[in-house]
Amino acid sequence: MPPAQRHPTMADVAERAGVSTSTVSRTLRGLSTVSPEVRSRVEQAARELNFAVSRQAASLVTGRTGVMAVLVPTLTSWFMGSSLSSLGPLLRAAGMEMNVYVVPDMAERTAFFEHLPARRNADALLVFCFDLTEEETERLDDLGMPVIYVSQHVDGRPSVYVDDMAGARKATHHLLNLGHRRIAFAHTVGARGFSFSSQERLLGYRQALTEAGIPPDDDLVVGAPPQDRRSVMEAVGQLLSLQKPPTAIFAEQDELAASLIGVLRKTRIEVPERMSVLGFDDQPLAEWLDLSTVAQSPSDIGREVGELALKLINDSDTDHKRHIVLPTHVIPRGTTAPPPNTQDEREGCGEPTHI
Amino acid sequence: MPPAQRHPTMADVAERAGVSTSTVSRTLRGLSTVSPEVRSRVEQAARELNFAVSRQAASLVTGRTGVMAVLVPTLTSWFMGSSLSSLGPLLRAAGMEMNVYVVPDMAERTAFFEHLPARRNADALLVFCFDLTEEETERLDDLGMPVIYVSQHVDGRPSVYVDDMAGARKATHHLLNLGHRRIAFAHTVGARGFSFSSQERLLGYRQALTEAGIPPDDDLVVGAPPQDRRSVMEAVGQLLSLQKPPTAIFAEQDELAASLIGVLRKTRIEVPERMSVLGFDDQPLAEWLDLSTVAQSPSDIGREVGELALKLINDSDTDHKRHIVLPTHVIPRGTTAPPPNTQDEREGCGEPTHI
DNA sequence: TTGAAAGCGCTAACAC
DNA sequence: GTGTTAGCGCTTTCAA
Repeated sequence: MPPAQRHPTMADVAERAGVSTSTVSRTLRGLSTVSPEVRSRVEQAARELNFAVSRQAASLVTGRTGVMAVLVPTLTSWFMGSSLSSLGPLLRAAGMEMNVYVVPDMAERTAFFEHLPARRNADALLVFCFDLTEEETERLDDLGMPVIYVSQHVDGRPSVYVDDMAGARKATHHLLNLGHRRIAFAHTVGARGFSFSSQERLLGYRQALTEAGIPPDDDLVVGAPPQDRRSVMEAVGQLLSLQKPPTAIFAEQDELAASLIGVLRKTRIEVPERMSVLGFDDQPLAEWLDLSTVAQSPSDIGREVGELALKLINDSDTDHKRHIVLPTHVIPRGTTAPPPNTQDEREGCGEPTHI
Repeated sequence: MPPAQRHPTMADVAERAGVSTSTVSRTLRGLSTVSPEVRSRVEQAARELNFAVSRQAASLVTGRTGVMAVLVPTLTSWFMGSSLSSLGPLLRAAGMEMNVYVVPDMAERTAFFEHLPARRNADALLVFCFDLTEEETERLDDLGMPVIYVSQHVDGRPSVYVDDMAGARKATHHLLNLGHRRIAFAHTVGARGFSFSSQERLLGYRQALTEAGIPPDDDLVVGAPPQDRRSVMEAVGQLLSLQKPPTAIFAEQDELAASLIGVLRKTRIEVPERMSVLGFDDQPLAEWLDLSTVAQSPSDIGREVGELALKLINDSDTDHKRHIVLPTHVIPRGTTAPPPNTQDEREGCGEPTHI
């Protein structure tokens, strides 16, 4: 290997500036115990040599890596993408790198928890959208660094999440206020790592119904993977073939709502005239489709979790059990409307459905 | 700070196993010059102490960081998410960490190129979807590590990208074959970091038209940010108010196609009966919407770029100027069909449009 | 305000 | 096969 020109070291800078490496170190870290004159000499030498401090060497001494480890189930979701897109620059501004561990399946997950590659190689770990077992959580406890959980409430550990339950309640109330009484809940199947939110949203839906004096009906709860058209069709078929079919569907995710709308319209069931559809997330998709939805802000989550993590790294006496819960709000758009025939609800005599 | 229990070091493991640190090092790196008996003793000691090698210390000696730096404009796109979701596990399998630099705007970009934080802190750099200036590219050249460009052809440097031009050509031919003669091209405005692909797709579109003996008409080329409904409506209005409006729109991205379809249907222009729409990407979105599109595989890109990078790190005599070009293919779905009135193309007397 | 010296935890020669 | 030794490039006492 034609030895790629060695990076200059502090010694090189020191020599060039006519000072010791200690002084170079002090200068570059902005310590004020350096005379202005020496400082500028050192800075110039560093610039001329295109010098950059080796984090490796520095962290060997300081015990700090300057790295934030981030554990995610996938990067192919609006939520993850948005969160990390706001987290990244925030960390950068704090002089930290962002080390992403993508753990898409059980095999990777097992390997991750076995080796804990982040150990000793990060100052804190952010766990996004995983539903960890008690055992896994405990394993992370003695990682020797702060661990913050995102989109997941873990007792006794710091976490950041949106108030999914309240959001789902508000969503359901929105539909109730429009006059709907038969409201279905559609949950996502197969989305990795979001089951905590999913459960909370179902709870919020149930709670809103109960508050309105409507007993939750399990027949109205269906599930499907949004990307699988056939499953979505089946779910829709299941709902429409009920004796008392719903007049509205609350989907726990915008993607699923989009998929439902696609299937409904294909089946000649107008949205929102004959069926209201409400999503959750407020992804860009929601605006394209004019989809009513519950907005949450993953970029706020990214910011909050980043700030909390930096605090925990810097002063270990920050409240370790802090939970940050972020709000949601309903955005009514074009896919929710009052139900048809609000006055005369007859049993089981809707028009034949074409599914 | 209540000194968080120190991580055990190799010395601790060595002591516990009754060997030297060199032996521990050799064992843990899987070098075969260790007797099976000693090996198991060391492994057990390491396990008991919950020991993990410090990359920092190791890399100080080896000169290798075990880190892959990845520069991206954003993480909130299907393309980036999918690419990195396949790249991540691949790197993990090779024992490398993935260090992501999110550089969303000019300020961050300037800062990145000024400090080059990846310098000395990674073994290779993957530059995703940026349209770098010559100056920036040169700055990366003397970063002292392999730099691979993704979704961007840079002369003389290794890169991986899909054949956007060929894809756009095929797409346009698909529409031509259906009988369309007035085909619009809609490009995305404001998407950070994809202008290389964008230009290539426009070229492919033009080329296909030319090949079919149809002179490209600049009036048929419009642009809009997919998430801005108003701009998309304007773009549609512009096309529909032409003397000879198009019968098909080729959108350079699925999101934009989705947005166009939303606007068209709202305007009571049936898709595909009165207007065909073709996208590019084949995101999950495309299937939900039954959108005809040109498929590319970002996860293949992630894999290819990962493998190339690992090769370049390991043997510097791998062809440094290698370009990997990946294929695309048209997926006809429900949003493309033959144009209306194929037989009698009259000028400027379509039905009044309701925009 | 600056420099000298002692490591941080590991790997790589080299000797045994 | 295994241990000894000498650093890798920094930061951090401690003296000056």
